[in-house]
Amino acid sequence: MSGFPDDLPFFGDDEAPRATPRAGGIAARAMAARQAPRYLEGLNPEQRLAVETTEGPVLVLAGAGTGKTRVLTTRIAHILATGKAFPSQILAVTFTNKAAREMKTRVEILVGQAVEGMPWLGTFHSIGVKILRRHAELIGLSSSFTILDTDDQVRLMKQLIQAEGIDDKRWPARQFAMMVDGWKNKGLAPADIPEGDSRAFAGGRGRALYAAYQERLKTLNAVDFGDLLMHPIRIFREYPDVLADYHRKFRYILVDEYQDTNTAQYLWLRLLAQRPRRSAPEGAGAEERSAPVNICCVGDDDQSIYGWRGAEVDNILRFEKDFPGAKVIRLERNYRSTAHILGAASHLIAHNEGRLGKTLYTEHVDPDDVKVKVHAAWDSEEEARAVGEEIEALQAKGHALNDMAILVRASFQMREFEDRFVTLGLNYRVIGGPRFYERQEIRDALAYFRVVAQGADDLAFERIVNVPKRGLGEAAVRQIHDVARLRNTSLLQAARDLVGTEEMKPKQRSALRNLVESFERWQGMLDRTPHTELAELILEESGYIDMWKNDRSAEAPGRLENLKELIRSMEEYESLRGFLEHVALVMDAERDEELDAVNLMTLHSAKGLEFDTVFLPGWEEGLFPHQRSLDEGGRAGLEEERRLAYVGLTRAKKNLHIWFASNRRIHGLWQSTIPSRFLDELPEAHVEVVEEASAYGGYGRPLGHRQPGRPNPYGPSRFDEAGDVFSSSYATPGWQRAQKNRTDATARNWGTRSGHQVERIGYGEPDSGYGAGRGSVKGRTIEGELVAKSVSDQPSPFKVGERVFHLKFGNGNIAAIDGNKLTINFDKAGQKRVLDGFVERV
DNA sequence: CTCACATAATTTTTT
DNA sequence: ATTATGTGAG
Repeated sequence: MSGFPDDLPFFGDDEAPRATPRAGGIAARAMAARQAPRYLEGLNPEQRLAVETTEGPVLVLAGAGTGKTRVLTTRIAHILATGKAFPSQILAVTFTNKAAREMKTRVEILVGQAVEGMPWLGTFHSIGVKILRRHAELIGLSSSFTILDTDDQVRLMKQLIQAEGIDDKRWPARQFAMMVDGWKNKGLAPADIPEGDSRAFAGGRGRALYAAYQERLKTLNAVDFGDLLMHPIRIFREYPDVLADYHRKFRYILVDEYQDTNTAQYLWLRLLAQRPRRSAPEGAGAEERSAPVNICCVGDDDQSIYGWRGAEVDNILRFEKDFPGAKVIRLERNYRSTAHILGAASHLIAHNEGRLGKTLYTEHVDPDDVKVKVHAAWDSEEEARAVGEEIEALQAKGHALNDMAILVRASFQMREFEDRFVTLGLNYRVIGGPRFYERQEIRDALAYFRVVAQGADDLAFERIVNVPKRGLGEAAVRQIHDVARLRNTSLLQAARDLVGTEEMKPKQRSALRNLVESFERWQGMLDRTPHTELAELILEESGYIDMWKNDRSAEAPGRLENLKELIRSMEEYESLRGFLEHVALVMDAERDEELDAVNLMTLHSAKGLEFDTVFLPGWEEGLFPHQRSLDEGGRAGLEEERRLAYVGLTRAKKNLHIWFASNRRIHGLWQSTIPSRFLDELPEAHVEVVEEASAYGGYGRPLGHRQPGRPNPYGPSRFDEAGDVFSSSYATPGWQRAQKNRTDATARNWGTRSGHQVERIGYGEPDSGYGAGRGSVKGRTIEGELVAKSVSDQPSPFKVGERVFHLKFGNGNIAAIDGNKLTINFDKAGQKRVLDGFVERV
């Protein structure tokens, strides 16, 4: 429940006054063309209807691959071309910058240069910033407010929690940040927090802390991401004249991915979409509104996969209730996938109950189309190997690696594939993960810039006072803090004051003076030095560059490279301030299309993408659907997982391979697994179960060893048979072989091989080993297998099945041997992996 | 202040 | 198992 009463009616019969675009504009030109405009050509009837139904509320239910973006962009083009509105009178919101950029580009192509400014096309957040900058004073901010990211947010909260004398170990700031995010997603201000929610943190102090946090943000002249929605909502509510301005302004509202909107976004949209009834009696409450709403929401309830971060599928399911008289247009003709893939996806998603219901179809049927293939692997390592082989086979047949993707449920699954690809020397790229600007070195550099551009940015100042190390530790920072609080100034100002006194130890005082003077110098240069030059200078003079140059760790060169990249990217902006404005909201890496590489990403980050061949590994109970979704979300959680599966399936254009492994290591422990229930939800007619006959595959495996203690709780499965081939006790030769092969592969990765390229898109952990920088390409050499031998060929003094005693875990039976590591089923402690040195024969 | 050790957590991600 | 984070001693 999103908590909105259904008593805010929307009437679609009240026409808004309409401006007439000036002669000579796009409209005039379009009219001159007289014929059905070219941009409408090639649309199917439903798409065309969605484009041309410009008046009143419209919900476009666009199934996967049905041309959603095309409809959206053509609709904008149509509104412009027919002169219904100027570019600046259209509000078009998306969730990601990427989507916004794509939309902008495509509209420009459709309409020609004339779109110069679609100033109100952007993400919820970027539009929120724009609105907030205009009216910041109304809620006690100055329009130069800074935008805090999650990291700043958590640090700030931690300070507050500690200041309140709350044990921040028992009540971690991270957890509180998540709660506050959740509240803001729901559009709740501190005063709206229900008692129960408040009690959920620090023994009932949740609400008070939230209020304190908001207060603190205000004094810092800062906002967090959630505020970018919350503040405009508050302004709209409290200042009807401001809201009326926007009502007059926005003639058409378009929303992309409507199924992903959370309650706050819904509220925000609703405020903008509802207009005061012209005949409304004087003194009618704010609730007494009605409207002609030219709002068009595009989405797909079956692709709602962000419930866990506050998205309300309900928003899309309730659209017709929210907007009476709304036209609902279904786009069901799919232009992407084969009939088999669509059949599989449709059949699967039909198992969900809470959906509006669509049936995808295609008119393109090719006799060469292949069925969806389901494969079983012994363990996750074999799964990775087999997928690798398939990819190499496809590559040999002339398929581009760029057209293939592996979509995993959880990011830890990526590791095994990466290992495998490195071994094979196969190019791959990882999409998703931490962003470029979330990296330590980038954030440090930005903190310097922020202090220079805005001396009052205390959080930024605090971040870098002692980076690089200047001998200004906790005690010194506390001192600066105290002075700042006492005189009610910024930390930088307090530091400046403190330097003039005797209060600090000489060593620290001179270090601080040096820093303060540097900042003054840089600030003085701000307006008369090109910003990229200044940026470089700051990083040089502060000693920040040297800090990394002197760092001999493996990631240091990558970090320096990233800093260079940062400076380079600043060139696109006019000034330091302009750059900082954008950097908080926009900064994602573009994927390098030049490099032919396999795409590796989570199912979530795959939404909106498509590939000829898609591999979906890890279809096992507990992983997919994920246990935690099941535990926390119940049936709704399961349905969201199913939608995630649907998203995965519908990414494929031609070939789709689904895998499950009978054994997988979870938290360092090997566990046998059960095939995902989703496999049983696929239709026989479109699916083919592949009997593996690969080198390490089915041959020679003992048959029919069902795990006695683990019956399939979801009833008999058609894949039980296939699973049986592989499921057996750990004492089998197959298990040991798998173990051995696993260590071999790991050992091989110690080397590197040149000529193998890895691209990481927005995936920054510089210490993750492969490729340090953003989109950086780093070679690896694989020197040889000899390393491998020495590890796994060491004979163990133990044998599988032997009974042993362990000091901590007690008695148990050896289940498997892997070099000097033993997997033992302990009578009391369950299955553990231990070194053979720690056990003795009973 | 820094280094070494211990401890806890470990789905998904945008802005 | 792995990793990040935090604490305690030097």
